[in-house]
Amino acid sequence: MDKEISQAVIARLPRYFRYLGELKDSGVERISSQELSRLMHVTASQIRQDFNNFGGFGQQGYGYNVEYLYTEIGKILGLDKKHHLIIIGAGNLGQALANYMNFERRGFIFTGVFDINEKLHGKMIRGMKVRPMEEMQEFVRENNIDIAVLTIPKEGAAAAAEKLVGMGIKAIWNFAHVDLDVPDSVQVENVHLSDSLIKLSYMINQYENELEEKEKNASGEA
Amino acid sequence: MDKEISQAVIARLPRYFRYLGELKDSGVERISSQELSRLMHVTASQIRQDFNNFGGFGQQGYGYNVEYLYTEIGKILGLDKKHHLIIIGAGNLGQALANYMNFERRGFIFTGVFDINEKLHGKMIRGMKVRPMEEMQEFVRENNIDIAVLTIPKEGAAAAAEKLVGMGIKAIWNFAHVDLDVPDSVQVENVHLSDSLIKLSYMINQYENELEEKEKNASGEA
DNA sequence: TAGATTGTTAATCGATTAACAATC
DNA sequence: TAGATTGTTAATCGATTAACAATC
Repeated sequence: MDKEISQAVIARLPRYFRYLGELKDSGVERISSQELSRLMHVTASQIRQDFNNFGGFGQQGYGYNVEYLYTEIGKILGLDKKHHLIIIGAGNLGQALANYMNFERRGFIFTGVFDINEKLHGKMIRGMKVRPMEEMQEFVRENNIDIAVLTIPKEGAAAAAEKLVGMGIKAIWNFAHVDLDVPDSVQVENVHLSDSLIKLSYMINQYENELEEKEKNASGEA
Repeated sequence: MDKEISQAVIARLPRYFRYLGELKDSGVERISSQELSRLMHVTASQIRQDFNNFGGFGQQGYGYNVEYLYTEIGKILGLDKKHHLIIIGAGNLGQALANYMNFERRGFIFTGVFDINEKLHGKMIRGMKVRPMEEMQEFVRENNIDIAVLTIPKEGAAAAAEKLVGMGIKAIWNFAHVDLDVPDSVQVENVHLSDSLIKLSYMINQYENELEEKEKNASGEA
């Protein structure tokens, strides 16, 4: 059995993939862990360790072939496969994601939008008409939907998630501000925007407190 | 000098704050680390360690007073202070965040929106008219803006960030798909939505590979 | 071949968990 | 007082960094 890959490594993979994509696009053919280290502001040692979780992609004395590494990491990330995706909740955020995310670029196929609000039914969002929630089950089955993007208020999120689990969905990209309780067979990635903004508030506060302390110390020494 | 708080702890604080807020709202007066542990699916030991980074908020034999702890964590997070915030980029995502985020609830005061696109100038978004980028500098100074929400394409993000730094902004909530290079005095919180979705793709892939392996092993043993 | 750089083992560092004395 | 539960120290675990032999 393969060794378990740590969450820390997994969280770093998309960033490697992004940098390698940019290097590839700008025509860079090869790169050493040290060069990549300088570019990404992480240690060369960590880069080599991370890659070696998945096998040896480099060559001693040469470094890594950018295009090859990019492709391999893409495969590790499952980006060589197509994923069919629906959006649950056609409000501000749901609409924005549909229009903004450029899903198709990475093999995510935007297939439908659902909302409980009757007034939205039939409205077109990125070429798809908004459907009532009642049609979801049939739709998911018929269109082989893998991923549900949950952009509804937190009150309805748990119930929606349970329904989705029952339909055999593989993953939920959760923007609702609750932690969903689903079986291990269903993958959940949370995007808790409020938590992220609150963290920013903490960092501002922290920095200002440190400044104050420094000033106090400086005046004390003077 | 106080001991440095680890990133891991900081990242957990908003979640504690959220759970405590919900407990408070549902009228719970006190909670032990063990009860909270069961609720949040983290160890009681970690909860106590995390809180004790900031001082003793509990009482032996009793546990934690929910309202008090909620208030104290709020202060640690800087949520007792008001933060003035502008959105740079009035596209899909910028508009959605303005309408969806409920900034005021946590003391973030939505003060203005800016965009390079002339067609959007004057359009009203959540009660604020979209302004041209040229007015930004004066606006930031006059309105004491603390936080800029960056919802523009990645091409313009670095330049915008540099301008904002020059204006003395305190923090950037960055939705552009690049890693910004700013001085330590400016806090950056990245929300890389594509990275998040790619991580979900990895998790789906990983789970399916594991399943396959298990089946293979099972048939081998049979 | 000599130089460069990986892959990998070992050392260090930090974060999490366990244990328990302090104390409400 | 006895029971409960914190605050905190110690033990464990895991992740990061350093070092270097393998090898292109």
